[in-house]
Amino acid sequence: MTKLPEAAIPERKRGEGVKFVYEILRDDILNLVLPPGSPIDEIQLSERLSMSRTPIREALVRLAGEGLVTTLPNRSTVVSNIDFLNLHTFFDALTLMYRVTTRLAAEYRTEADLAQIRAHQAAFTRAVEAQDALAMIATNRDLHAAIAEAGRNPYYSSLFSRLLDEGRRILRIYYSSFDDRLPRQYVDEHEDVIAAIEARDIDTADRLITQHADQIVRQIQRMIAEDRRRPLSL
Amino acid sequence: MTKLPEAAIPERKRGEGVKFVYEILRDDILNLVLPPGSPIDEIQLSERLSMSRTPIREALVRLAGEGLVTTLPNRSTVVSNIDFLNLHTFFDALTLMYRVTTRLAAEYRTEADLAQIRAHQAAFTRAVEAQDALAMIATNRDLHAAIAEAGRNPYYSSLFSRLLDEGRRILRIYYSSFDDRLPRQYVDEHEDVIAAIEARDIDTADRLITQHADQIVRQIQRMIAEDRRRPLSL
DNA sequence: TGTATTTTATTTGTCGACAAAAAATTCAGC
DNA sequence: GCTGAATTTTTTGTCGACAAATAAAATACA
Repeated sequence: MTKLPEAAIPERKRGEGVKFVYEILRDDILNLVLPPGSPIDEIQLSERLSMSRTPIREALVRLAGEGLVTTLPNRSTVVSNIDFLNLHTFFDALTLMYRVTTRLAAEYRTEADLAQIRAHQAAFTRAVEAQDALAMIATNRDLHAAIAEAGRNPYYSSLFSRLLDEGRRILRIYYSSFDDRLPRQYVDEHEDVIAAIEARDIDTADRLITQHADQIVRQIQRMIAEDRRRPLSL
Repeated sequence: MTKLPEAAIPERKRGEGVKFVYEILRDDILNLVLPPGSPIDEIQLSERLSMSRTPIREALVRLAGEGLVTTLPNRSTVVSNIDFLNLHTFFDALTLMYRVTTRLAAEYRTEADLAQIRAHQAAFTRAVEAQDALAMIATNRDLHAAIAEAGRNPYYSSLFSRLLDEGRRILRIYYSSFDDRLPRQYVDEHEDVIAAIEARDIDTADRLITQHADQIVRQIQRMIAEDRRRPLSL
């Protein structure tokens, strides 16, 4: 919040103001630079980014539509809370979308899709080797988003992206407790899934991604269970 | 577009401006009063609703987030096209969401949920008896949205609502070709599904709603096939 | 007459300002 | 010293205006 030294005010063209502030806020929210519950002050933002409140408000409307911020009428907008009490709905939807998008990817993937997917998997592998937890979270998200894109169903892709973003926030809370074993296992699991997608083997891809999804859900649940402070609804 | 006689300018409180214009535009889009491709003129709207462009733009950003309008940079916003070339992705997602939400409803429904669902089913029945195709489309949507609410998974509900809205636009195109047989059949199918939800019989509810969804998909496909002008991507 | 180029007009994206609400503060009364 | 009402301050929602960008019209030229 109080990082004035970043006086990097890149010359923005007309029409990119909303996108600019949208991406900054989105990144800050997903990386928990703005933790859940943080109030977002329009005036403060407009001063920091040296732009008027209008584009900032439009970016906030967009973020509200994606569920990342919550607008209280006539009161401040805040970063949306993570609903720990209803995490099972999140896990349920996440697992289903993992499966559906991967099945479709195995059915419809092109060579170009595979190249994209492999590039993201390579980035994920590098992040694991560098033990960079933040990069792991981000590249893992990008990999699965790329697989979803190969499935070519925008309805699924958009919901899945939203779920992956929410997962990014949740993982980010516990990223300190990553041990070294799990990420390397994920690399291998990814490789197997990608191989099945390449072979257009829908059922195998489904079976593997289901295991992968269950694995991730269990990991998050374990992280929450082991967490001393156990946030209730934050 | 050119309906000036509606000079009903209801006294709006501060903070309801965006909601007001959002709901008007949404209704007009879903009822095809604003057909796909229609340009949305901010100034014209601001004069018609006698408000400034700011709340109108925020409503447009919200609609763009839901995919109902498309904003061309530095050019006019238009009502989103219906992608007839990729309808299968729509049918796929629609069928899956029908199933998932109905299964969850059978699992988690409360008595209050059932009352809500029954009320919507009654409204749908009335619309069928009155042979009011527009009301059928709207009440059918509300019924399934209510079932989804009973499933208590906001991720599914929001995607399903979006799909039901898109279906409303598609059905609205062909509503003239409704024959009398299908709607009455839908009433009975709804009754059976509701009974299964009440009995908490997940598998039966799933089986019935799958049939119901397939039925609807086939009806839309038949309507499109029989349509002489066969819109390509409109 | 048809095409390319300049000029005009329309429309969007952004700005600064103002008034209504809410929150924070001050003050009065006990 | 504490509670509650009145006042001030802050923040939001909306407005009208202006400049960049685009579309439309007018003009020049072949």
